[in-house]
This record gives sequence, C-alpha cells and structure tokens, in this order.
Amino acid sequence: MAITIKDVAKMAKVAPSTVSRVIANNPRISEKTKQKVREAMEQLGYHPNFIARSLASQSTRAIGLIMPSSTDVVFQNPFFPTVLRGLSEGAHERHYALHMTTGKTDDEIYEGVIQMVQGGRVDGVILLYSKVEDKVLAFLKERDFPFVVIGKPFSDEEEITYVDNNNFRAAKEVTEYLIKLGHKQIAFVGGNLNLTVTVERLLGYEKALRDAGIELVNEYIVHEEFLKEGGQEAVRGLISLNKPPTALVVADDLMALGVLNTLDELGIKVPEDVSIISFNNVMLAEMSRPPLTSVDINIFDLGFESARSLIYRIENPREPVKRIIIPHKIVKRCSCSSPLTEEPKIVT
Amino acid sequence: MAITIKDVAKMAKVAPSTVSRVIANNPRISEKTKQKVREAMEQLGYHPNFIARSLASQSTRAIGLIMPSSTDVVFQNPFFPTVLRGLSEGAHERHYALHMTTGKTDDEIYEGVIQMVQGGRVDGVILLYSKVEDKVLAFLKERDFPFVVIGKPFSDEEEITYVDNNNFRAAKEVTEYLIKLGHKQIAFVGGNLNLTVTVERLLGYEKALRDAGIELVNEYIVHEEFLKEGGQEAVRGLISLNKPPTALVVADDLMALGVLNTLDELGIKVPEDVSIISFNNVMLAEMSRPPLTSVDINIFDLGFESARSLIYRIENPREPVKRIIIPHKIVKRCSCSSPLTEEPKIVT
DNA sequence: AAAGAAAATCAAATCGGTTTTGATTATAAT
DNA sequence: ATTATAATCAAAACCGATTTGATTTTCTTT
Repeated sequence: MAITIKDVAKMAKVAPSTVSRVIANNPRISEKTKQKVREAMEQLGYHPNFIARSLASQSTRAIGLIMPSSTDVVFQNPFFPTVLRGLSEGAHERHYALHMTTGKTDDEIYEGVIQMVQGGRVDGVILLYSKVEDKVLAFLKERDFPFVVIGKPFSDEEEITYVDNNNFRAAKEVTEYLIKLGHKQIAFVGGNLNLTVTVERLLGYEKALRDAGIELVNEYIVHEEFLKEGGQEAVRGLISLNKPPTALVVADDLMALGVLNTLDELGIKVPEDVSIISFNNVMLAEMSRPPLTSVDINIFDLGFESARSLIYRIENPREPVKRIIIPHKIVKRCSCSSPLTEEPKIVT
Repeated sequence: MAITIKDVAKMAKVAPSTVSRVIANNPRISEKTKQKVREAMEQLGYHPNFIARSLASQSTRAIGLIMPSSTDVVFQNPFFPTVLRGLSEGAHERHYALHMTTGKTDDEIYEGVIQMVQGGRVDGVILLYSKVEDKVLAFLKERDFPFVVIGKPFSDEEEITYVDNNNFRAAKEVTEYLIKLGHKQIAFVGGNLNLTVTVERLLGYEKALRDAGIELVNEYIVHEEFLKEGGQEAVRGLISLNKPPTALVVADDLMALGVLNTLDELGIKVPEDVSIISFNNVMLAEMSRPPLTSVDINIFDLGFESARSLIYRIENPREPVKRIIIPHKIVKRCSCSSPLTEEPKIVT
C-alpha cells in the first residue's frame, strides 16, 4: 500500500493530525515542526490520498460535465472542443478537474447525473446545453446543487446562474445587416426548437423583420439538426418554394456548410444568388468557399467563464446567482452581398 | 446530510454490513432480506456515496485522460473530439467515468498525473499521444499503474499495452499509390518528429520510395505542427525548391487543408499540378475543395478500444500486455492524379 | 518562583462506506 | 437426540484523510 499520513507522522514523531495541519499549512503548527514533517514527506515520497481527503472534507475539487443526449451530434460540431478547452482552462486555473459521464438516452444521462451528484463525485456541474423542460436541471434546482448552464435557461431565469451570448440581439443584428443590404426574402434555418438558443435566435430574426416592416413568411422558417446534413435538408425545401429566399440566416456554421454544399450542387451561387450568414464562427467558417460571414460568439469564453463562475459558486454558496453575457461580433467575409435586383457586389 | 447506509440499515432493521451486501448483491443474503432492504432504500431515496465506496474498495471506476502539453493544438484538431467520443463510449459501456486535468507546460501535466495517480483519483489512465522520452510514461511504468497508450510507444513496445494503426504500412501504401500514378517527386509533410506517429509514417514513406528505387531527397521532407498553419509553412518551402515535388504525403488532414489553401493562393492547382494525400479522414477532408484523398484511421475505434482494453487491464491486472491494431483504409477522393507528364486525370 | 495566559501538539471522533470475523440460528446428517 | 454443516446477520476493523476538544509545553507577568 502507498505511504499514508500515519507513516509520515511516525517518521516525524508527531501525530497524524499534525501532519494534516502541515499539509494545510495551518498557522497553529510551528515552523520547526513543519520543517521536520516536510522532510519526512519528502523522504518517504508522500502524496496525499485525494479520495480520503474528499471524504473527510466533503469536497472533491472536481466539476461534472453534462452533455446533451445527442452525444454524437455534439461531438461532431466544432463548438464542443472549443467550449471544452475553455472549461478545462477555467477549471485548471483553480486546480479543479473535469469529470465526464455520457449516456445514449436521456434517461441514461439523468441516471448518470444522479449518481454523480448524490454520490458526491463532484462539487458542482455544468450543463453544456439548455433546453425546455429539462429533468436534469429540475433535479439540480430541487436539490440545490451548485450548477451553471451554458445558454439561457428556458424558465426561472432569475434563479439560475448561466453564461450565454445575447443570441436574440445577435440574430437581430445579422438580420438587420441583410435587410440593409437590400434583402427582403430572408429565411431562417434553425436547430431543434427545444433548444433555447434556437428560440432566441429565431425571435431576434423575427423582431428585425417586424421592425423593418417585412412580413414573416412561415415557409421561410425551417428547423434541422446542428449538422451539415441538417443544412442540406433545409436548403432543398427552401429552394423549391415559389418565391425562394435571397438570403439565409443559418443558426450554425456546420449547417451553413451543408447549405453551401447543396447550393453548389444545385448550381446556385453564393453570394450572387443567395446570401448566407451563420453563427459560431468556427474554423470551418473561414475555410469554406466562399468563406462564411459568421457571428463570432467567443465559444472559448463561454466555457472559460462557466467554469469560473461555477467554482466561485461552489466556494461561495451564499452568493446570489449570476448572469454572464459573452459579447459577440459579426465577422464579415464573403457569403453576403446585395440581392440581384441591385448590382451584385461583395460586401466587406 | 444525505441518507447513508446506516439510515437504511436502521429502517430495514438490519446491520449496515447487510445493506452493503445487498448493494453488491451478495448471494449470502437471502432474497427476503434483500427485498426488505431494497424497499427501505427506495423509500429513503438512498444513493450510495461514491467517495466513501472508493475509499473502502480502493477503486474509483474512473479513468484518467492525459493530453499532450500543446492542449490548444490538440483541441483544435478534429481528431480529438472523435477519439474522445470513442473513449467516452468505451468507458460508459462498463460504467466508468472519464476524468480530465490539463496543464499548460509539460511539468504541469506531469504534476497533474502524479496527483491523479498517487492520489487514487483514477483506476487507470490513457495517454492520448505517444512521444519520445516521456516522463509521464516512465512514471506509470515504474509505478506499475494500469495505462494504455494511443499510438505506438517509442520504446519497450512489448511491455506496454497500446492501441494504434499500422501507420508504417498506411504511409507505405499511400506512397506506393502515388508512385503507381506515376509520381517520382514525392514530398512528405509530417508533424513533430518527437511523436512516434510522425516517425512511423515517415519510415513508411521512405520504405515505399526505396522499394521503388526512387532516391530520397532531404529537401522533400519537412516537419510542422498538426495544424492548418503548419501546412501553410510547409508548402512555401517546398514550392520554392528548384525541382518542386509533384505529389505530397501529408501526415494530417488539417495540415493538408493549410497546404491546399496556400497552393490555391499561389495559383497552383490540385490535383493537376500537385497531388495530395493525407491522413485521418476527418470531416474536413470530405468538404475541402477539392475533396481530399485521405487515409481513414478509424479514430473512433482508436478511442473505443483504448477505453476497453484499459478497463480490461484494470479488472484483470495479471493479464499480459496487449497490442491492438485498428485497420485503416485509403478513401480516394479528388486530390490525386497522375503527374502532368502524363495525361492529367482524376483518379477515383 | 508561582500562577496564569498563550502556543503547540496530540488523541479521538468523524466522513460513509467495505470487508473480515465471529456469533447465532436454521437445516441436514448421523 | 446429537452433532455437523450451512445460512444469516451483527459487530468491529479499516480505508486515509480532517477536525474537535483536551493536554502539554512554553512564555509572560507579578
């Protein structure tokens, strides 16, 4: 078996409790004994047992990550690694580790969260999604367990700490941008309507149109999965309309890429025939042909700030809930121009 | 405080040890008492404390993930999320969780591993990389702690369980493919030479040339980082040679994309002027213009099998080490053709 | 030098389980 | 009826730390 605190105590001729105090650098121990104990630790190659420490101190210095059920979708979207990097960095900063379990179905995930939380494996959790009527969120709230949501919670907004972009505003801005370019037939390609991010972006899109006095067309609003395939599906429907749109607001870069591909196959040119603007600004956006105009939502910061605020909440349980809005920025590339009625030109 | 095994014992009028046995479904307990205890657990909403259980049973059912130090590079490459998905699925299958810590420098990572291992936070670890003279690997071996390497270990191959592709062979095959197309000036764009994967692929490339009686040219071999930028750097050098290569073996799709970009800027056509073949076959390979011919290395399986064999090793400590080779396959797309001396045509 | 205050250290209880040991009861064999 | 055997459960020890309350040592002060 490994070296324990008792071995160290014996070697330094002190009580185990004293060794524990030395580890915690408690001022109640004199410098002299501290020195003595540290030498013993050094000589024995002692490393404290995290599990035992967790049990005694009721804290694990680990934070749990909860993914949405459609794991394969999440993992495929470049959003995920970036937010994970942010999380990881934010956690590492305060010496916290990340703990992950996954599951195929919603029930498996729920079960995993229960085990993780009730089992005391983590000090807090981060929800990497926000959707309507989430059992997991309800459980965490009910249990009053520290957690942070990435994205805007669907309800009880004031009682939940979350980190999000202002997606409503961002969507409104991009739609206004298209309107300013002269577009009137603007479609919206969103993801699953159960996700609040989709709802927010849709609302922003609608608001912009309404403000500009442009009528909303039902057929112009479609919802697919946040994947390339989703974008492909969406386009086929839109293009076959009597009066196809001249511009598309697409809720995710990966979808936009699918859109781009399909349009290419159909011989429709971007941005000459159709303008496209999308969200997230992942690396792909820069590399597509044409490069996509996209809203940079600072994915890394989304993760980084989530980790930070969760840890803050863990260490200050009585602090009030917080809401953190990460800024966004439209990155203009080459996928948007004025519609054909005017002189087609690339806007930069 | 939460409900403990004692509360359950009291309610079911049995000893705590009996409850523990019921949890473990020990045959020494009669069905009748089991039923009684289970009812009590149900009523109280009991969930076992993982930490206490870990401490007593000396097992955590968690496996640690060790990333290379250049975290940002790893996280950017689409290789990572895919292998993580495989790991996650392989772990979940046997009800193991994943545990991650990251660090900026090599020393931080090493320190993290020590804490994780000595602190008993995980039952085993997976190294997501394989490089020369790795302190972490040396420590794990010395300590005789269960671990699995993704990639071929640089030394002591027979004493280490690892999961890898046959990168030597894959590289040889792609090079032979290019040779068969008529290429003679074939360059190799690899990653960091400290990584065994680079070495293996380079050796395969060299072997193919040697077998075909083609002289190796030093200037044709360059090494950059596994990123888009790496590919861009590489190309500039190669193109400025007196006798630039007509075909490129690129060790990573992301690099190949950088290569593609730069060639495009320079007005050099792929595959007409230069053929490109790369490794990994991530989603990007399919979406680039032209779509890349790439070696599919089954990244998901790499992760999945790693998790599986680590768990097997944890649960059967006396079993001998294993070597698992994941098959690969060349996926032919549009980035390779015969060189200009012959009729340029796309090979499918 | 004696008494009291302050500082340093120690022993024991605790965290929430698992596992071993031993006692008790029920069943089978002689 | 008596003993051997098996089945069942209770009690205690343990995993490796933290933390509380008691005790010893050292330092002031009169």
